[in-house]
Amino acid sequence: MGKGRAPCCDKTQVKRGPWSPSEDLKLIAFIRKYGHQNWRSLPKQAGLMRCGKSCRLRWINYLRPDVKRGNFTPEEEETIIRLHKDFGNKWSKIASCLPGRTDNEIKNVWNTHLKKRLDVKQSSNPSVDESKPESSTTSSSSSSSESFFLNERPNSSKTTTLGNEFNDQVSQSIDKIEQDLDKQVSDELIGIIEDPKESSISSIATSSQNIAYKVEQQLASSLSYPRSYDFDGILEEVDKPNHLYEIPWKSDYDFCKLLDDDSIGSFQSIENIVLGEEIVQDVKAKQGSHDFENELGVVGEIKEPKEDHVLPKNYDAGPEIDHTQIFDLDDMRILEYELDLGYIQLWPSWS
DNA sequence: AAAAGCAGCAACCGCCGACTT
DNA sequence: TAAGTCGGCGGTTGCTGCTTT
Repeated sequence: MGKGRAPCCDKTQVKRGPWSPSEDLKLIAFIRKYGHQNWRSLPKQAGLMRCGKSCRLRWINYLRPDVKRGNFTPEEEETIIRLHKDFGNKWSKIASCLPGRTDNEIKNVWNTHLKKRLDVKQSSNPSVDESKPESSTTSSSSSSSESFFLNERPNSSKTTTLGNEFNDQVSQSIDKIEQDLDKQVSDELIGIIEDPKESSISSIATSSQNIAYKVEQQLASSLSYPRSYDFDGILEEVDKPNHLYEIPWKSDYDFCKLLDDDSIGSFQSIENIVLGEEIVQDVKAKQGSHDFENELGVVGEIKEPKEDHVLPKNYDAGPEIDHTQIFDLDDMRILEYELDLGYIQLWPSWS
């Protein structure tokens, strides 16, 4: 087989299959705070046992706030059919003409609905206008794990049952995870710096998971779901200690390099070191442009996408960054944001 | 009520091109 | 210029829930 391309990750070391609410929370919390400069290293830094590609896919297709969920309108279907005539299976190109829709979603709709519909029409009446869609019955709603964020507020009773209290609690839970992770990571790092031989990065991951577990237990106990939500089961699935990512101390070059760096003596935030330069770059970029806030809809008004412009698949990294500056995390902290979770949709196990 | 078949869709896989070293 | 890395893309798979028998 020759050299070939190295796999993007060790398949035996990563979790696969549907994403759990716990993982979604971690990914959202991490990206909300640090952005996603490097997908490959993101899961490790976020404490997720997932392939970077998997994280990217999950974020782009389901978790990012500008993803539009729900049924395709007849107009959207008509657009897809028309564009497919022009572009063929260039799903990303088609998606760029449908704000909020992802290539994966469009691909699925085409394969499951539109293609068949056109086949039927063509076989029954070859002269019929192909571009005229039938009444929209297609749905992009998930059958397994639901989107965490929805642009359209569903008016289903199960959502309104929980109301603002639910939203507040979920938002608070995410904040709590972030705060606890910050504190725990800082404590661990101080321990590592003081006595490197006795610690390892993996211990941080362990601690992070323990914290996330506790926080989610709080979430589970504090929320009054219509029916009990099996947090234990989900966490057991996600946070199996036996499957912890074991990161060899010497293998994390960036981390060691940072520790060796002179800046260690004057660092202003432990998080700088843990997360590495790439994260700092991203955060500063986001800070400078406010794109991140807009992207996540946490500060101010959300910019409406232009008619012919879809939010980019690859987010703008923002302006040039002066890497020589010492990063101060406090500068970028989102002040008193209020994540509007009114459009939150429940996972099936919650409903 | 149970089994089989089907439909929908989330997620994975592997290739490709751009970029970096 | 070659080799390596990474993000992005499109094809495909397999799980889940619904419908039919």
